[in-house]
Amino acid sequence: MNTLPSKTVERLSEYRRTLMGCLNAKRNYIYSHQLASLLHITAVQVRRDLMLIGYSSVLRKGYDVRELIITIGRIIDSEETMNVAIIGIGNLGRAVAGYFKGKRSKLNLVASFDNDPQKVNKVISGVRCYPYQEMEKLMGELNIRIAILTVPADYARETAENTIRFGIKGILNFTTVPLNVPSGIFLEEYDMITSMEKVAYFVKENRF
Amino acid sequence: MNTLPSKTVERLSEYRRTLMGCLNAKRNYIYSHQLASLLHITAVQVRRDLMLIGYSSVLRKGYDVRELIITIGRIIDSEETMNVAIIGIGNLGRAVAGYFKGKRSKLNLVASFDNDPQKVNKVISGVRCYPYQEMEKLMGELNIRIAILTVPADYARETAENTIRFGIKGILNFTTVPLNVPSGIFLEEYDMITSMEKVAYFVKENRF
DNA sequence: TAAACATTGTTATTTTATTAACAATAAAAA
DNA sequence: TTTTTATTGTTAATAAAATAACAATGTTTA
Repeated sequence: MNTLPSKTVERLSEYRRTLMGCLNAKRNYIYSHQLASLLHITAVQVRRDLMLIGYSSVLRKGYDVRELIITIGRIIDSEETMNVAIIGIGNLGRAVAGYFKGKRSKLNLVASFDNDPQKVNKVISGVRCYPYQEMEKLMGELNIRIAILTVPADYARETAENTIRFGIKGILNFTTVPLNVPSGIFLEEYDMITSMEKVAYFVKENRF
Repeated sequence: MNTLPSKTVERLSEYRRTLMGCLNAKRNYIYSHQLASLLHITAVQVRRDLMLIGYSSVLRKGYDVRELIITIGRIIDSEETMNVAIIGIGNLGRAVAGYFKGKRSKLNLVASFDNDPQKVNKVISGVRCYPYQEMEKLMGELNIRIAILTVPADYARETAENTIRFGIKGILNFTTVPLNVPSGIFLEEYDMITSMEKVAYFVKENRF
């Protein structure tokens, strides 16, 4: 299959989690408009996204929740588990680590890195923290493919470059420093300050 | 002026911070392509955004850094400071609070709310934590306009509704629970799990 | 001075994302 | 049985965002 639009991928992730909630609530079938309303989007959007992944409903009964979860997984997950490391295990790093707890998914948090002696070689938020010197060695040994960057701004550029040198294939950058990466490396950036200022702007304008 | 496109607002926030960096580095003028390359975007994008806010360069010398910072502020900031509260001061809440430290901006973090007795009535990450019961009173007294939602998923819906009842005008939702809000309230959502799964997908596909 | 150059502001084009429209289908109702 | 209804998958239309194209303008170079 062709690569999916970025926004569709994002929504698939959300569909899946919503559907898992449905399953817990013993709901086995769901209509497009129901799934849509749980996510506060439109039914067309849902149908179009599912069309793109080639999933078909049981006519007139809606989508088979269990089956759809599996289908989405086949599309967005990798075959083997994909290993992840958190770089910088401060407040933000620990918050991110928290999302991995008790989740059995293809995304596996296998290490964190930090140089704070208080943290090194301890298990923090469910994951062991290693010093930066061991990054090169461990990225290979543990087959780490994705780095989540939650270091202080001053270290962002340097650390990112290192993770790339050590073989990372994707970076999720939470620092406020814009990175650029060579082709072949996927970069996703999220800047909280921007989000806050954006909210402030639209609150001020109050027409949206 | 008309409301700016959402993406332009986001970039203006980034331009401003980048420009402040320039100022620290004693650079007083900057060309569109230089600003662009600091942010790893295109020069056209920069020029188009600045066109939208009606800013003009000093011909042939580039943009006046100091002046542009001020202009962007006039567009995206409110006249008076806008007060913000963090709802739920766990790891993520503290990380967010950290961004306000030492920043003199129109966005003012004035309170956090949590019910953990370990936290209540203490100053955490530079801001005082109040119990939820005082939310109604304090939202009014402190004139809080924006809520940053960093509570555990189970409390997301309920807390969001409360903040709205107590007069909030904008919500930045970091929980994984999709909210819907009445018109007149601006909602911005960010879902870390989605971002991680997105990175994983594009790493797997490795064509982007 | 005139020609070449660098840079901007803006309009036009392309791409991406969302929404609308609607035929197809089968379940339910008449 | 026939008609109505609810829902889907898909194509067509619209809207939003990004990129390209280019005239205008003053600076620098010849």
